Amino acid sequence: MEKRIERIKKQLHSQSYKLTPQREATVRVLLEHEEDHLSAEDVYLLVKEKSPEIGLATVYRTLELLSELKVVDKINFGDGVSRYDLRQEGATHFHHHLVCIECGSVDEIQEDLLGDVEKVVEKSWNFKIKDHRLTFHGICSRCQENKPTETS
Amino acid sequence: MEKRIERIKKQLHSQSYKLTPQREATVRVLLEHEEDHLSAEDVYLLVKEKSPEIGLATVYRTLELLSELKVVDKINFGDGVSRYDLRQEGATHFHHHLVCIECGSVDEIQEDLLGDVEKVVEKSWNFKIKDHRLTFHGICSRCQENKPTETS
DNA sequence: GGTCAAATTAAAATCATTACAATAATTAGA
DNA sequence: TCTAATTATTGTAATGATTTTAATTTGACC
Repeated sequence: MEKRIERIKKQLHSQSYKLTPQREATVRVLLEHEEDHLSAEDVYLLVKEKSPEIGLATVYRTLELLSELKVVDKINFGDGVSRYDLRQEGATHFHHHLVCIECGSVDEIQEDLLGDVEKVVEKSWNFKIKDHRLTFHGICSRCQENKPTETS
Repeated sequence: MEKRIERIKKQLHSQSYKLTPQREATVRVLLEHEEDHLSAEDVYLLVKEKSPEIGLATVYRTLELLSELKVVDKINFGDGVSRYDLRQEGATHFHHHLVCIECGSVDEIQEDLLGDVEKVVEKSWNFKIKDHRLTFHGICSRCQENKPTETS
């Protein structure tokens, strides 16, 4: 964990930003909740537990900054809020998501899956792909088990 | 066009909703701007030209309703607004988008592209896919032409 | 024509996010 | 070290999108 913070610090410095205490606290929360998909408000509340003096605006700005540096990805699942997701170190592409329409859970797919599709798109549409967002909506394995019969 | 309205009307009736004049005006605007990706506000302004007495809240409710009936798809490209996109009639899957990070244009891909990927996901993650969202961010062909040299 | 539920309206409320202005911390040079 | 200049932070106000409310209208059905 410290190693990753150290690397993020370097990344900030390389763009002449500083890892201030507030920013560090925010990054720590993200690292501790790597599995989740926190909204800005979620992050704010968690950071506040350790650093009660932080302001919501600072969290927003920090997340925005981390987003620009590609440390986190900003995603939107269609509920009204933006969520922030730590990027795997060294990941070249943004991972995908499985959103369950029953229970609302969000799982991640780290595998690429889109390599071939991207080649087709770049060639057929002459479109230079920089990033992508792929989300599947459906029923997760857990909900399928809980509801074997659909008859009302 | 009248045919499609007629079919949408039937679809509404089958769920015991009515195609009120306001709803019809809204659907007409969507049909006339099938290529675009209008926000609720955009739709509102366009409907207002023909039916000046309509309210913004009604447009929101109508779009929400059409979204539930799968007549339109609600999408979100990361700017602060939801956009509404008419579904191709008979389309089984949601089409994909190419968002240009230079000029902001949005092009559509009607081709499926994800058939194989979905099979893999359903099998490997035991996830029952109902819908998907796939958006590529990058440089569209038009912007690539306008900016052949990147050196500042 | 009367009744009832659904739909619409305008206005107000809500929610996420951003802008602002004042304050505090940090840095670079004298 | 001291001072000016820069950068970051804070709380709050403002903004903008969307939703709710409460009152009114519409339209199908008897």
